[in-house]
Amino acid sequence: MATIYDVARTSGVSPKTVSRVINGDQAVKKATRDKVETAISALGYVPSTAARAMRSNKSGLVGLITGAISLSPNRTENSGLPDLFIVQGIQKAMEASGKTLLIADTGGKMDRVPQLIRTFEEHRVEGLIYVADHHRKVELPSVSAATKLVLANCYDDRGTPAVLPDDYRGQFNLVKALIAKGHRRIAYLTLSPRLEATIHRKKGYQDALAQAGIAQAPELLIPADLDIPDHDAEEQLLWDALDRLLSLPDVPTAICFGNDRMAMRAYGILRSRGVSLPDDVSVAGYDNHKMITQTLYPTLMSAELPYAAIGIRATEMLLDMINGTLTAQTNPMLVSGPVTPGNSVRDIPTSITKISSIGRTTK
Amino acid sequence: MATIYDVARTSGVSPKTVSRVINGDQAVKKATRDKVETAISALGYVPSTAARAMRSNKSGLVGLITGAISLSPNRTENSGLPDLFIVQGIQKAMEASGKTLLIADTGGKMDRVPQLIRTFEEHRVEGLIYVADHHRKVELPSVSAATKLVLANCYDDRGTPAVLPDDYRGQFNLVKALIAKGHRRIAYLTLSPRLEATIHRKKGYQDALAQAGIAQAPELLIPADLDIPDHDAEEQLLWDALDRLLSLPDVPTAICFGNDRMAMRAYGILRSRGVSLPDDVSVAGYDNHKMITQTLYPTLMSAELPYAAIGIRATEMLLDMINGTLTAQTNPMLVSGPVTPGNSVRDIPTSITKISSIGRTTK
DNA sequence: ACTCATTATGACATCGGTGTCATGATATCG
DNA sequence: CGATATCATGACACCGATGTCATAATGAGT
Repeated sequence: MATIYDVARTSGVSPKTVSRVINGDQAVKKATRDKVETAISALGYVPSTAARAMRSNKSGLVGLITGAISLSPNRTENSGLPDLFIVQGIQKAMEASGKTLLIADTGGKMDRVPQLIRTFEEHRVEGLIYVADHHRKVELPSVSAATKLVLANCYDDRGTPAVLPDDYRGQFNLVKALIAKGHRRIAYLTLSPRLEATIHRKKGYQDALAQAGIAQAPELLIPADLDIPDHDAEEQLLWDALDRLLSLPDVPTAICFGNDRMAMRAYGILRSRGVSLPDDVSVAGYDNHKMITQTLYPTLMSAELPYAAIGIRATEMLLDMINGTLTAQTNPMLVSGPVTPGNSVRDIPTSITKISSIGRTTK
Repeated sequence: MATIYDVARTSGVSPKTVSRVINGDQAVKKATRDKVETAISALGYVPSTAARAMRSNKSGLVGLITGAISLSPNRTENSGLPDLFIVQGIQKAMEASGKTLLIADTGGKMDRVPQLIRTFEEHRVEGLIYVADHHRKVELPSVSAATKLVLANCYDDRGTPAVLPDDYRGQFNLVKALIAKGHRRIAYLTLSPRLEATIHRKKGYQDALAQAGIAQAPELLIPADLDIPDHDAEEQLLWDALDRLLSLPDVPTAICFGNDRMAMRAYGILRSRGVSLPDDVSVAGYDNHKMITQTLYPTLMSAELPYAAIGIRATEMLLDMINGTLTAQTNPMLVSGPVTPGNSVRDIPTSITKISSIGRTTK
């Protein structure tokens, strides 16, 4: 592989002048520049990042640790939104920065992380993003203080900068949207109550009801999923929870589910019991996993879990930390997504809207 | 970040001795080694790959160009097996080699490839793997002769080493398996005839029939998919093709489809016409996209498209090229996968098996 | 104790760029 | 035309690790 010295020799100038040409530095006489550029393309010269990194003490590398590559498509069937979307957001945001992204995949084994971090340190990455597959707390081995670290979709108790989905606002806005459509008796079949997401979303659900002056109904709030994959148990839990709701004297008009996949399974169960969607009961999911929300009939109302945005924000934050341009902000940073509409929720005319509909055409 | 000089100073030895300790070189007195190791952990010293790469003229890096990261989950709904599986195979195989994998994503834009290759050359990658999303011919910008290149799931006309799925054998074995189950009238609804895969699989289908002494029936071989995504047109094509088969005076007992997704769509169409699977007609797919084959009822018989294996073979080939241990072999290398069983194909007792069943219990 | 063979360690140069400073070549102006 | 400012270029050192060679420390054998 040709070096800057080869180019210098071929074009009859000093290496430093070649360096000036490739970097567009200072003034170089046109004739000289041409000679050098000719030599560069003749030799197919490409500068070495290793040498540059040594001299400048800057690698231009950013590390990414994830399990999304090795686990993603396999798990699509039995989990939430693929964390690969976060990786996509990171890639996209990093592209513009000129840094090179070094991706390391854990293969799902957390104990491989120290090894991966070590490799990153050997490459002198300027920063590091750790991506978790769902909103949770993590405990990462410490990285050298010089290496900036940002957590995406997770956080720790050491105050490491983190970017998280705003589960509270997501569920809050979703329930608020249901209330706006006239629903007042709204059930919520949650994911495992041990999940961070569930804790925050539950609060969002409760606050949205409270804000609308709707009393809490404990019988409408049921955990109906596990945090470990067990197809049969999941199916039973969901069936049981739906059965309890449908057996109530006052059946809810709308049911929120922990995620889109749960809602999808519920479609099947509800239909097998002769419940018509959305006429008999309205349904909402969470995640806005388009493969589900847009494929189901009727299309599923949901709340966007903004994975791409989380990746982008995490990248921006990291780049700011690297450039020293980070403006003070609260940690963790919460990213919220919109409520995504769907035909799985029907409008319930309330007395007020009924009155107003006398004078106007209801849309 | 601490350097080898810092460690040397702290432990009172020369940098060269520190180098010996971290590399386990030659003999170093136990006492010295201990001093050095203490200093290393005290300082949190990690050797710099950049410096090593410069000195040794070996980067330890391998590049990977793909569109799988940015496009994968989005497209799962409307295409074949995700090429991310190839990336997974590559990652797994590369891990063991000690090389670091540099992943570059095209974002689906081929015109970004030269830029990515340039970045890889700046990093002095020792080799490069290009992964295509489906079996096809590609035209890559030339890389410097020193950089080894392997094509995965694609090939060119310059004799670049390539690893491809053995579409011929896959379809051949699948049809052979159908024949072994007693089918003799076997239809094949192919993907777009413009695809490489279709060309080879068609030949496999024809040869398997010929080998069993079954005459070709042109009316049973119908292209029924497009190579551009168009949901409505695809649906119409498939419906029409199935309609033609079912209207024949001699309806086929088994239908092979271009891939599992086509077969899945066919399940719906066939059932809507009152055709029972597999009693009225047997069905086979291609790809063994487990999310489909194992989820459908009845489970779908298929032929494995060995993406992970293609990734592994491509990696092995590249590493051999890098180490100079490549044994001569035909190019492209074809990787074949097994027929994967499913309940979508029924056994048809032939006269011969009928006779044999008199004396034995049929399994 | 003294040679000779190991063993243990260090000095130095090198890999490929680029910052610093110096110097040579042009241009500008009185 | 000569002095000075500006432009163009090069010499040299350095970033961090390590191969080469030299030298110092240790041990073995007589």
